[in-house]
Order: sequence, then structure tokens, then C-alpha cells
Amino acid sequence: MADEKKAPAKKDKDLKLPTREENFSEWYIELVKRAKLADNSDVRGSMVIRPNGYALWENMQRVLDGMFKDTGHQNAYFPVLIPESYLAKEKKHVADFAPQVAVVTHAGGKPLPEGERYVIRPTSETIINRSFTNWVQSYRDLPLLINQWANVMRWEMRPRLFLRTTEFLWQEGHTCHETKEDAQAETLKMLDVYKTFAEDFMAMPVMSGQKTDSEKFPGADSTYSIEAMMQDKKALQAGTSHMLGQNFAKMFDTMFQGRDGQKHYVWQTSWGVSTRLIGALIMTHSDDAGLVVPPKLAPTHAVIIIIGRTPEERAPVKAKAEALAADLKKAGLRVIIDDDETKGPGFKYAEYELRGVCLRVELGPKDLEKGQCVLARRDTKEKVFEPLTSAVTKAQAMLDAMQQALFAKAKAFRDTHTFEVNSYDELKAKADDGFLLAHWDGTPETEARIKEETGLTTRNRPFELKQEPGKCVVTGKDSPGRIVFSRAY
RNA sequence: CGGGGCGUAGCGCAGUCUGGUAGCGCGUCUGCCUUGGGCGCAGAAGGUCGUCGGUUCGAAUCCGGCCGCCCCGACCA
Repeated sequence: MADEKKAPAKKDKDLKLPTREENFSEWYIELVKRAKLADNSDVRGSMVIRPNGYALWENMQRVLDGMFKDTGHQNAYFPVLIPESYLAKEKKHVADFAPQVAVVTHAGGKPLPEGERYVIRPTSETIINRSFTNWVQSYRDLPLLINQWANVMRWEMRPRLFLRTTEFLWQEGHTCHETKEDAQAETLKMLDVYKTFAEDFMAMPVMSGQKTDSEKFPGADSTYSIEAMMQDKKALQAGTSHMLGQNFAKMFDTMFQGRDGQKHYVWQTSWGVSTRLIGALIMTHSDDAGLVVPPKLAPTHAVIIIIGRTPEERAPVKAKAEALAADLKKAGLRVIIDDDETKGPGFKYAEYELRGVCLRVELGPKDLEKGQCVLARRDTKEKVFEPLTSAVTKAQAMLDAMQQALFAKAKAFRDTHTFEVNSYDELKAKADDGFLLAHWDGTPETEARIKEETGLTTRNRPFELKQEPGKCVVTGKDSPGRIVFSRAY
């Protein structure tokens, strides 16, 4: 009695996630940890990607890699260490990346002399161009279409699981072309590949368009992006594609002998998406119960939960579950069976919702009597009783419907949070409301002023947005067309 | 780099103000029980209290240094 302690009881807090409404950022972090997607590591800004999270990445990789191969690209691998001198070759490139680059100053137990130090790649344009210079001799070697899957490192000041980590995984495509037009076409083609991937597989609507000069990649002539809207109405740049022009070719003398017999610099592109996409996926679809992932990328499509009190009850249920699992797998679904007797069904329902399994199949003695099972969809929580004979086709139909529904819901959300604004006051007033389409005079000064005063940045000038002349909301000067402003990750 | 918070069992935390045997919940292990929305009972294992030093008969607790992580801002995919 005397030593009665306040024993924090098992509260909702321990079981449930913070809600998106009360704290979006906390919700995201807790979800990532509780769904076992990733852990923080002891290395600041770095994370451990756990099997549940890595499986998502593997699925993304598989699809994207197929799309790259279909468009004629080949994979290769270049070193993680880049001679520091390479980076220094291009002033703009080095100046913009310098604060983010980790430098290797010691090796072999000794300090490396100045000039022989290495940087850990923040991106690979320079070292890849070093090779390209050797590989390209003639116009017959073009186009050269290369991709690499790799890790890169950028020393970030403010890391966030998946969205911005010091080390991250990505793919970087690097191509060389004979003409400017070919390179420009490649840049836009790969941007479109990203858009297709985002929309058809991630079920995440994106706006593709051109970045402003101040948001451009260091060393590019022009940069294009796909931009998505998260559930907190902030924008997330989900992929970029760069028209590099001849900037890197000139640094590394990457030249070819043309059809005219003369030497020419190649025209280049580069493009990439990263593990940030996992963060985008989470923040686009997930809810307060946990992770929601579109079936096309889900590591697990269905979990069959066996219900029954006694071994006598469970045995026939288990046999039926195994038969059903086999049928589902035959139909191409990724299925697991949960026969753990130490956990109750309620616990399991919550657990698989947290982990983002698309379909829950409940199977118990009562179902066997009726020759049915229960199918529950993750996104809508819709629960149906389905005869076992048609369970496979029903499951497929539910997954298809879920894939469509996730995209439709995300698109509706984005569209209802996209506004045309026609004055600076309106821009300020709606700063937290989503995507704002506004006229801007095109100067970096005005762009910087808007960022300073409102926290809004330009996302891109979307291709799908008809460009009609107007007046800048800040300065009143001429504007060629509206551009998207938003808060952003 | 500035502002804030934190470091005690695998996880979440109490204990620190006011120094005196290291605690609670969850999880884990054993056994029983239970199973259609986060079951129950009994028992058990598990901690150099971030680190180094100081004060003291005695430090998780007081003092000082260091390290690390998280959150909020300035940089970024």
C-alpha cells in the first residue's frame, strides 16, 4: 500500500498510433517503427531498413528495373569513392554539393595527401563521365543508356526516416546522346516512366513538370520532376530527370566523332528515384491503423488467419487454409498463413493492419461448416463472406479494386487541395492548404521573397497546366503562366 | 549551427527535486488456460542506471566535462 506506484496501465497509447490529425509527423515516425519498416541507427541520419521495408524497395526495384530495360537501358556499377578532384572540375556542381559531401581523408592508416582524397558519392555524374569518355568514340556508340542501383551519401542537416537520410538507396540513370534533341527526348521519356510508375504502381498521382532555375540540379541545363501531395497537403518531390546538356561532357572531354567526321561533345541526361519513394508511399495511403500499400507493390497480398479453439477444431481449418493458400499463390498472390496459437485473432487483425497486408482472410470452424471464408480489405475495412469456391477470384477482384480505389482517393484528395490563387494575400492565406497555382514573374528574387515570407517554394511548372499569360501575384509583372507553389518535404 | 527534450531491462517509462537494497507496464521464456477485433492465471529470466571525473561513509539521484539520439528552425532527393 505504502509503496503503491503509478503503474502506467496498458493504454491506447501503447497499442495505437498517434493519429494523423493530432500529429502527422509523429504518426509517420511511429508507423515506420511499429510496422517494422526501419529503425534509426546509431549513426546519425542513417537508418536500418528492416525486411518489411526492404521488401517494398525490392518490389519497386523490380518494376522500375523492368521499365528501364524495356526502354533500352543496361545496368552497370561504378565505385562509391570518387576522387575529390573530379568533383572540383565543375564549379557549379562542386559548390552546390560541397556542404553535403563526406570526404575520406584517411586510408591505409595514414592521412591522404591533399589532392588524393576521395569523396563518398553524393551522385555519380563525374565518375561515370570518366568512363563514358573512354567508352564513347563514335556516333555509332550512341545512344549510351546506362543505369546503376547504388547507395549514395549526402550529409543532411535534418534527417527523416526514408524521406531524407544521410545514406540512401537509389537508382541513377546516365545517358549520352548524339543530339540535344535526343537528350531532351530521353529526359522527358524517363520522367514519364516515373510518372507511370508512380501512378500505375504506387497509386500516387503526380504532376510532372519543369523545375525553376533555383531548384535545378547542380550542373544541369534543366531539371524536371514529378511532385506528389502527401496527406498533410505538403508536396514531395518523388523523382527527377535532368537535361545535362554538354556540361559534364565538357568537364571530362566526353566526345564522339560525328557523321560529319568532326569531334562533338555528347549530350547527356541523368535521372533518379530513391528510397524516399517508400516515405511517399506511406504518407500517401496509410491511415491511423497503420500501413496501407497498393497491391501491385505489397510484399504480402493476403494473410490467412486460422481460428479455432482446440486441435480438433484447428486441424481441418488448417488443411483448408493450406489448400486456399496454394490456390491463391497459383493465381499470383503473395500469401502467408498465420497459425500462431499463442496470439488471439483480434491481436492478429490489428497487427496485419499495422503492417499493411492488403487482404485478411479469416477462416474458422463456422466458415468450414458454411463452405466460406471472410475477406477483409485493408483500405476500406470492408468485410465480406465469400464461398470458398469463389474465394480466389473474389480476392483478385478485391485487390484490383483496392489498387484503383487508392489512386482515386489520392487523386481526389490532391485535386480538392489544389487551388488557383490570384493575389499575394490569397497565396499567404492558403499557404497550408495544398498546391497553389499562381502567376510569378519568373525571377529568382521574387521566388526567394515568397519563400522567405510564406515558406512556400515552387514545385514545378506542370505540363498538364495550360500556360496562359498573367500578372505576378507579388510584383504585378508579366508572367508566362501559373506555377505550383506549396510547402514541401 | 541556434532553440528545446532525452539517455535507467528488448520496447515504453517511473524513480533524480529531498543521496541509503533498481522499480512498473508491455514484450520474452515455462506451464495451464484461451481463440470470430489487441484474452486470463501462476512462475521465471533479463539492468556496468550513456560515459569520464569530482563531492560523500554511501551517487541513477548532487557538481563538472565529454558522447550520443530525438524534436523545432536554417540545407536537401
